[in-house]
Amino acid sequence: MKTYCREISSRFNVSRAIKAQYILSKLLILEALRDKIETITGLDVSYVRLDNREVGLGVAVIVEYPRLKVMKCNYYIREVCIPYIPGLLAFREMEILAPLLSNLIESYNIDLLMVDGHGISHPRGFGIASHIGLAFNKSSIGVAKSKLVGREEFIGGRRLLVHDNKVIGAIIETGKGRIYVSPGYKITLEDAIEIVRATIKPDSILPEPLRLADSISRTLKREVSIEKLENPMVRECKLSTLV
DNA sequence: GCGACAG
DNA sequence: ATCTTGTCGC
Repeated sequence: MKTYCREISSRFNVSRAIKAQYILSKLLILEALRDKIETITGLDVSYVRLDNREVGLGVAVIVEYPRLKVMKCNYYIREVCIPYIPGLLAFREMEILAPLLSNLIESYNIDLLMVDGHGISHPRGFGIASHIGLAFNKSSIGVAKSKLVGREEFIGGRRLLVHDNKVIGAIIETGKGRIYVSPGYKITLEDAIEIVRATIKPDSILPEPLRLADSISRTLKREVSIEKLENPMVRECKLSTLV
């Protein structure tokens, strides 16, 4: 399958993708969580070059909440066809994350998704966390390591991200640095902040579900081969000394 | 025209 | 995100 990307990349249209985000953002629901959260699923994608192809390695880690114990870990390897364009990250990473999540939802109860990237703190209010949450009808939180849009304001002793006269996210600072938290779908900023805070271990900068997904995806890059690339399928992480 | 710009 | 040398700090 050397020509896998030819049709996909030629069909991708930037202006149409942007229009889609405007339309889809109107479908977002940002309400308080209805049920108690028992698991959080962290999603992250890392990349590696192989055979002159750009390969994405996505990891989904289901973590018990609030115990933060790993319940399940799956990964998926696939060539990525869409380039990274600021504001359109979701179209690139969904090539990897959609198959991964579809498979996981079949056998596990997914209460909440934690995604590496922004939720509504996005130029069109529709970052990757919102995109995935809406697509799979799951509550989701966006956690980014750097800012995409908005200005920082100090309100009530908290660092908030404001854009178009609206609070779109918050900045959480730890001893090691800062992260940008924003609601993705079916959650409020307040709940998102509370959950992210509750999942950051003392010396970490990232909440556990994402720290694990990030670490595991980096480690698993060593396992990427032509064999696995030519046979895309959801695989189980062998979490021995992986974390 | 210039700066900003998730991963 | 990844590439990539030296350098700073614990």
